[in-house]
Amino acid sequence: MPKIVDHEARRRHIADALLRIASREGLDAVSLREVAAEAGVSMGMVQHYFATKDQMLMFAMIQLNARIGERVATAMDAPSPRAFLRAAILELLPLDDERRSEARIGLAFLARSVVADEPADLLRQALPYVIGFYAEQIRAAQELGQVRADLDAGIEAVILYTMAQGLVNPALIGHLSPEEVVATVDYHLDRLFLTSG
Amino acid sequence: MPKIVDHEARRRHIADALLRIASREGLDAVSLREVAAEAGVSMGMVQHYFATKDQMLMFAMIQLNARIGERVATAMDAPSPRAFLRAAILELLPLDDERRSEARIGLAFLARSVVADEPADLLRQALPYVIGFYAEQIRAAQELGQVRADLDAGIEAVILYTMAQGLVNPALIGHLSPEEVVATVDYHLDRLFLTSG
DNA sequence: CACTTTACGATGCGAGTGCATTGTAATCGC
DNA sequence: GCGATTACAATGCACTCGCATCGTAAAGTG
Repeated sequence: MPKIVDHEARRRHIADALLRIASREGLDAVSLREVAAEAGVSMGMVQHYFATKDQMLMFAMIQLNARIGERVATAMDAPSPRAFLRAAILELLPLDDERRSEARIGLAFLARSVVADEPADLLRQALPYVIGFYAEQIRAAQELGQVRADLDAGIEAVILYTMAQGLVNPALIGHLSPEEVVATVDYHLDRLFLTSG
Repeated sequence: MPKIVDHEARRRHIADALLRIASREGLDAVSLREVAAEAGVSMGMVQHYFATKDQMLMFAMIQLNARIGERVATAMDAPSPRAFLRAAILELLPLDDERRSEARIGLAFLARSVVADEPADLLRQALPYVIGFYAEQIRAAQELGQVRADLDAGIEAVILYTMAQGLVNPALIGHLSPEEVVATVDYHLDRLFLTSG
């Protein structure tokens, strides 16, 4: 079996091209030919590595998810639950070009998950994970006396997540500036956390 | 000029068909032929009333917006700012089949607004209006002593809106039940309003 | 050196797309 | 009633799409 090439590396290369197109022109503009052109390869090669377009899409989305997940994981050594939550949320918001790009794709994927099963499954799997992390941090803060004990950590985590998701579009279309987005997040955290000190 | 037909009624009829398709299969599945078939008319007729597909899409979105706006307006005679806000927000969330349908389309439109100019313009125009309404209600509640005076009504309004938008997808893919969605909204309103009583 | 498997590149196909064009009833002002 | 305009219906066109097929060069294994 000839295996001169790195299979996974090729797949990532193609998926990267796909993500670039999706970011620029939306998920609708993603076609086998466009992806091949963007990746600088032939269309036959794209087909060689992905049996169907949907598989290619899902692979790219999982890769994007992983990329964001890694960045959030980097923020996990934050000095306090509040700092971690702040960092984790801001990581998802379109505050610079890279995150703008990711947020565009994420939003398109979110919309797609409403009519297609596979993206919906992926989201249904990822959501408890993300929101659960938030809830854990809030509970940790409660034990540290930094969040009122009578608040519901689970629901606060949901609100945190939904607020972040809801901020994406207004930020992307320019209704909220990056500064306003950050200010909104900080305002909300101020209301959630006790201003100790 | 022969005018045996009601021009606007025909346009609404076609737009309704478009919205049904968009709700069932997503915005991508909307084509001139599909819309014509769904509306029970010829493709030539669709073209007669809409010069381009984009115009048809925008018309349908504006119509959807107006439909939701009317329902929210009905809720405006609520007895208190809190009751109004609650009603206005729940009106946007996918709690029954009709609103599920609307939320699906709205989400697709939201994603489209990130890569297309016209939808983005529409949203940029509508957002200050909606959020402004929320802010007004919160300020009214502050004057009534139902919301702490030191809270920022403008930011609270943004958070209210973003939370609602962020709830749409988790609700649509079934990660949150309608009951959990309502509970989350009520929880947030509980935190925003003073439990005077 | 065969023989198989991998890794493509090239091409083609049927379906579907938005839109333009054409034809034709019907209905108005005159 | 006659020309002009409206309201469609039907068809065609150029294009794009995902995917299948075919051919082939390279690299391993025996």
